[in-house]
Amino acid sequence: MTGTPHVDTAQLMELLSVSLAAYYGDFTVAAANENLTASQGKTLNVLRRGPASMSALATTLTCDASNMTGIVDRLERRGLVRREPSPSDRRVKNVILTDEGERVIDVIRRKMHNTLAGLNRLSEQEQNTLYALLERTFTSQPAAV
Amino acid sequence: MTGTPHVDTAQLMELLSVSLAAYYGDFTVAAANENLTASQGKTLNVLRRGPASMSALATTLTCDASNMTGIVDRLERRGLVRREPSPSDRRVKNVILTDEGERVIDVIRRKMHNTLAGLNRLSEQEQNTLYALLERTFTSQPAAV
DNA sequence: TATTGTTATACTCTATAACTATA
DNA sequence: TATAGTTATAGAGTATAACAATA
Repeated sequence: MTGTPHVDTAQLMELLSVSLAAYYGDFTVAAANENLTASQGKTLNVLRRGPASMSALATTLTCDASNMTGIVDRLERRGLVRREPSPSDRRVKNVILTDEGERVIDVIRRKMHNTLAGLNRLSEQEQNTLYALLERTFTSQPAAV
Repeated sequence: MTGTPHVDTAQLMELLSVSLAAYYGDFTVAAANENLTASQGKTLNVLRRGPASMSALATTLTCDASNMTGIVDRLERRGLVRREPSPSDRRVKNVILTDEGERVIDVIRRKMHNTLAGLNRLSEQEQNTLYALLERTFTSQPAAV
């Protein structure tokens, strides 16, 4: 490091773009190792937090509701999720992670954890700093830490 | 802010995931506004730096070479890029951004610049810090700043 | 022999529109 | 009327395998 580094927004954009590609690529590979597409992996990841209706899944994954039918169909065919009729609204189907689905997404998340080896090169204080900066950059409503 | 925040790697992973998803979503929308898919937008963005062969493009976009044929076909049909035979290797075709292609990718990049409004809330020093941390996290060979 | 780019094929993702069964 | 989920459809991305032209 020689003197004070100067970073303009364009450089930061470039690095964010590269970081995104690296992170997304790692996730895609981790999912592919379990014979899943990235969309299928994302769906399982969302369902880790609990059951969700088809339309809620579509909203979270920012895709049209009609897409979820096929994605959930394939996950269900592999026994990773199951559909269950909502007790309160007979139009709604809730999607639930099966034990096998839970096992598979845990494997993917464990790999992602390992893949982000760079995080281990950051001290705890640096991790706190990175978290705070990303939060201010990308989160409109700051969450409690 | 109450006391010292504590962030574990899992939380940091989550925030990185959300932040990069936001960035990727913004890029996809910006590209869609120009009637381009994300892959087409990424291709134009790569070509900003200069001509590239089909195989070099495939490597940079981490997809199979056979995919590039279709992507470049559609960009060429819209007059955003053109293929040119390499003077040194008759097997190679170099892909070059047209003036119109340059105009379109500039529009997209300008929108991304505006969209990253959160960056304006960071001081110059904070932007430098964010850059350095992302670089250490995602780049194996640190580039000079 | 190896590499570059293309074609053919099959699967997945994606949005739009139309449909049904509920609400 | 509006909403939840599905189906049909068409366009795009993706990997694999096979091919012609060139190195």
